[in-house]
Amino acid sequence: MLSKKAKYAINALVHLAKQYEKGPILISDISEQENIPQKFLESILLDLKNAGILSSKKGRGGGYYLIKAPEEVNLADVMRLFDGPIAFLPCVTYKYYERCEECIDEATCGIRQVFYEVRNETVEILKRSSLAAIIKKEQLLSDQ
Amino acid sequence: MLSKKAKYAINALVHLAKQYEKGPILISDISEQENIPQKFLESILLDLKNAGILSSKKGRGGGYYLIKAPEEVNLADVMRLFDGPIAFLPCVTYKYYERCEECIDEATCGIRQVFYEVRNETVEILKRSSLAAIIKKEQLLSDQ
DNA sequence: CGTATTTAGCCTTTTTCGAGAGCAATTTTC
DNA sequence: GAAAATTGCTCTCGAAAAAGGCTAAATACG
Repeated sequence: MLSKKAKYAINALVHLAKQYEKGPILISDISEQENIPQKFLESILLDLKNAGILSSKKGRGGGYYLIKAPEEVNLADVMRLFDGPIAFLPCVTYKYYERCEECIDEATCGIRQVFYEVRNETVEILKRSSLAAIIKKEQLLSDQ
Repeated sequence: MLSKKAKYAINALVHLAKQYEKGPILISDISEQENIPQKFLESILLDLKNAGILSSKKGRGGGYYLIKAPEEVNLADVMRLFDGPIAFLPCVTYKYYERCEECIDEATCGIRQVFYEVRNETVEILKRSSLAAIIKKEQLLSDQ
């Protein structure tokens, strides 16, 4: 399962993407409207800022805002930022590869093969799920 | 990522499946050959026994053995046993459904749609990955 | 300049995971 | 029936996740 951090991050990002280029949004607004504990949200937004996805402004009229285009932020990146690898096993991860300590022969490991396939399918779906794509899906759903 | 418990469980099950119907196997043998901490493995095997997948015999000549056919034990079931839901969000799980507390409208949630698709693909792959299927894959790999 | 607003950083608490120690219970064998 | 072999059970410990509290720093506005 996703960590709360990652889940909240995605919700906050979608929220900000809906108001892209409309100026800074208050943490407290996001917290209230998305039902995210405020203190927790603060550290999440800070992480997203340090990752170069958001920027912030202090003082009156301040808040957080998206600096990447909603088309360019996808769920795979956000999940990796907060929860690390997406794959189920370290030996099939893309950016965090590590041998399974207990593994005897990676080359002939049938378990690895299965999870390699799972990872590929998963990452493919997540990569094409940008903030823009998610917002589009929501519009389609509410137009029905 | 999989918990160590689930990963070790899968390795132990594949080990036992390779010796299906050849009598009880010692915990210590599995522990050594699969590089799994023995005490940890003990509790894992016990869980698998309580789940009706393994059975055990005490005393000399004792150990653990598979009571389900290797074709009938798949990775989705084992993962759910140890790590709970396979899906990334509680609102798209099959057997453990729960509303996301912070969610505003599940019916129009674009995030949910994405993770619903991921779950479906993932579970499909894991369901068809039985112990027998994994062993077959390993044989194909080592015959190359 | 000073005050209100808002983000930034640090410290504490509670729960769960990974691992191991030690002892108890059960079965076989002699 | 005693001893050896093996599984079964209960604690404990450290690290990480999920919060929440409190104070500092920066900025805007009158």
